[in-house]
Amino acid sequence: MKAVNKHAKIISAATKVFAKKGFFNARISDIAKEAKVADGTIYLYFNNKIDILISVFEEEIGRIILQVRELLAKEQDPRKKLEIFVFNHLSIMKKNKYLAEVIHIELRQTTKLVKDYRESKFSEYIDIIAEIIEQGQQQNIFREDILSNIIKRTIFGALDEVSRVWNLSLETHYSVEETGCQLIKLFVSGMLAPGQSS
Amino acid sequence: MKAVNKHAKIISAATKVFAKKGFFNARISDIAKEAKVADGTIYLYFNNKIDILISVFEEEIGRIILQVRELLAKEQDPRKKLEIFVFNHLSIMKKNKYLAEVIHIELRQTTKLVKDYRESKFSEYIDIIAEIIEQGQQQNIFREDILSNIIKRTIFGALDEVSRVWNLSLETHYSVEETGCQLIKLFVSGMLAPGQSS
Amino acid sequence: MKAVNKHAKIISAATKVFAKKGFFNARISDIAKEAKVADGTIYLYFNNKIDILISVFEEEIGRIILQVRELLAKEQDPRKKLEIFVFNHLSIMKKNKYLAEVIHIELRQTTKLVKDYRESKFSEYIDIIAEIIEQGQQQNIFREDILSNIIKRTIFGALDEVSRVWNLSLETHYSVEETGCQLIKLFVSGMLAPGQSS
Amino acid sequence: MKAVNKHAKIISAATKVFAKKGFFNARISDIAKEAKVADGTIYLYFNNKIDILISVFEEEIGRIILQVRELLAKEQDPRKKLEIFVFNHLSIMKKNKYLAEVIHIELRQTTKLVKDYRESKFSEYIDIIAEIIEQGQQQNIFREDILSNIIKRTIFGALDEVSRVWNLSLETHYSVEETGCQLIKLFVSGMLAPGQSS
DNA sequence: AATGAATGAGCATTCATTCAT
DNA sequence: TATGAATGAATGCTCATTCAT
Repeated sequence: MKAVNKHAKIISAATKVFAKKGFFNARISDIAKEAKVADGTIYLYFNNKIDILISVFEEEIGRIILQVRELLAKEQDPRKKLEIFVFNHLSIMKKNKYLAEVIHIELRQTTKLVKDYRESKFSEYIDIIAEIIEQGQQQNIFREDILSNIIKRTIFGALDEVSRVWNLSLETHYSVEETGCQLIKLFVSGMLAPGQSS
Repeated sequence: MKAVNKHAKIISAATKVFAKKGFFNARISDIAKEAKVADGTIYLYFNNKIDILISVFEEEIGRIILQVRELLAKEQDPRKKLEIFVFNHLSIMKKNKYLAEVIHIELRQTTKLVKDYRESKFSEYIDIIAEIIEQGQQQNIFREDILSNIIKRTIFGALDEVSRVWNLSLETHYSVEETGCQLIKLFVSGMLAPGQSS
Repeated sequence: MKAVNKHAKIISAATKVFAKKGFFNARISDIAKEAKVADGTIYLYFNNKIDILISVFEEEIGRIILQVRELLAKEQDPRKKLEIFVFNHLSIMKKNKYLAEVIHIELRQTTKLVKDYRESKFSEYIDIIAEIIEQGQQQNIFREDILSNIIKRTIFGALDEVSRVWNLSLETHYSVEETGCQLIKLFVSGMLAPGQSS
Repeated sequence: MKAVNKHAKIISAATKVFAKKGFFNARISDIAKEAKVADGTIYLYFNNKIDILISVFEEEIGRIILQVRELLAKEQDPRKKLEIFVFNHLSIMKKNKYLAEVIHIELRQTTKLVKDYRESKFSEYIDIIAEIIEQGQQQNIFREDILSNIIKRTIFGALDEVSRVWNLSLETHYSVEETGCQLIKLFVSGMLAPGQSS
């Protein structure tokens, strides 16, 4: 019971610290202090620094997958499903800036740092988009010539970049509502089969 | 063999080394060795390590901007222009894996590392997409209710993620041709004004 | 083997190394090796290199102050007190060549290196001379027109230069006894009030 | 003719730079800039950095020796001669802070840095004090039992420390006049043979 | 004689990881 | 389990010196 708590506390602390400082500038002692444990204690739960980063992804994204799957289960129309996915993603990223930062920046590095990290959970998350598209194609709502494996990346990349800008304060910040509507409009009408309406 | 050459040699070497190892794992001596100069020589041309990274962006992206601007000048139809932009970006990223890596990964860190880096050249590049969209709206080819500032990010994010996967060897690699067509199909028909055809 | 020991071991090692090589030529790893600790350990006890040097002064001179104060407490006659101070200083410097070197050379640099180092302990040590002089003036043993603030520096400077030469092997080395007698003779008869005898 | 000028310019620049920054913190390029020559040019006139420092001493102190010798030649009484020496030294050090700093700090290091530097000019300068004392002893003005080799160091050390404090702004600054009088009073009456008056 | 671009050895400091307690 | 003192490898940057021009 204690152990489980410590593990969770460290993951949560690490998410915060990685987001604030970035993986390389984050020190183990920062994470330890944030989690209120001793430096050495971290090595009872994780093998090394990069192991913490990967665990952060797996757990955080795992949680998002569960959440969005639950939301999607209530809906049949793939157009609506896509809408749910888009709005869910955007509002999570708007709310949890730490997680957003970690996904935007650190996820990119992970593949480089760990040759054998297969982005397992992450792929699973993106594949939800593919599932929605394929379902839409089966129902003749989305065009047949759409390649779900390309478009799932397209849509995720769009969501990711759009929310990345929120953390930059570079330009006007559009709301989740406004942004989501624009994206849905673009994607749905872009994928619609002839004769279908959005 | 003069200064101009050294500067260019270092930029080119740095792009390669940053791409291979990432900013933090790249040592100055790696860059120096790759550029065939002494470590100290690098500091005759750059202030510090992060300055090299920023210069890599500014110069490499500056070059891409010039190139794509030239290509776009020959074409009037915004649908065609978008096609040119998309195919140009994808083929550069397919060809120059080093640059692709650096943009995918290192650009993300830079804002965090350098508080006052405004992504100047990078913004300029993305704004080209906005220009194309706005021109299309003026010509009544693209829908009026499209917000170019959101969609420019959407399109760039899509391009970026799609080409990021090429460096991962995670899944089936689609060709530039195939990928570009899918994207163009999605974006153009997604933005098309009523009554217009793609 | 506890922390206290490590701190003392490093101070002692640093005194030796600074004396042998000088502050700038001394490497942290030299001090670490001499103290038989790891390089990093030094930074658990000191902030940086110059902090070690300052600590060497403060601690070593602090010890001398305690020692000479104890000796002076047993004596009333300011002539005798001055004698005690002079002989004590000379014999310490003769015995502890490392400390002598560090005071001769490194103390001079410290004010330049650290803008806000006020030579606190050092001033305290020199002020002991002023106290002796002033006491002698109150007892009408030393002349009234002596300015203790100038003469304290005069006497310290004399002691310092005389012992500096001992580390040089430039010329004939006079003994502590001989040197001390010469100085006492000069200073006491130089300060004696009319009608007083040395 | 040109060469002579460059040599002198570099010596003068070096005195200034060493005084301002200290030997170790002074860069060759600082000296070059101050002397308005190229870095490489310095190596046409000096072997290396430490050679510049030694030359600074030799030349600057050589000049002082000539100057004080000239002043002393006009006077016969050793009491007056000592007075001249003391006031001359103090006023030079008060006027030329750069030289003062270099003597106070850098001279000390030189013996450590260059094993075979014998302080030749410097010894010559201090020996002038010994000459004065010995002359006074022959004239029965100064006590016979004074050891000129010890007292010359005593007097120089006193002068040096007293003027060192002028560069520190630690405490009240006494004037050259006041300081010199105090020293002369102390030394002359301290050395006076029985029956002689100051 | 003069230049200044180029060199590359050298070092203070950090921090992931270990291990005695 | 938990601690945190200790370790020591690793590296960005400086600057005295060289040398082609």
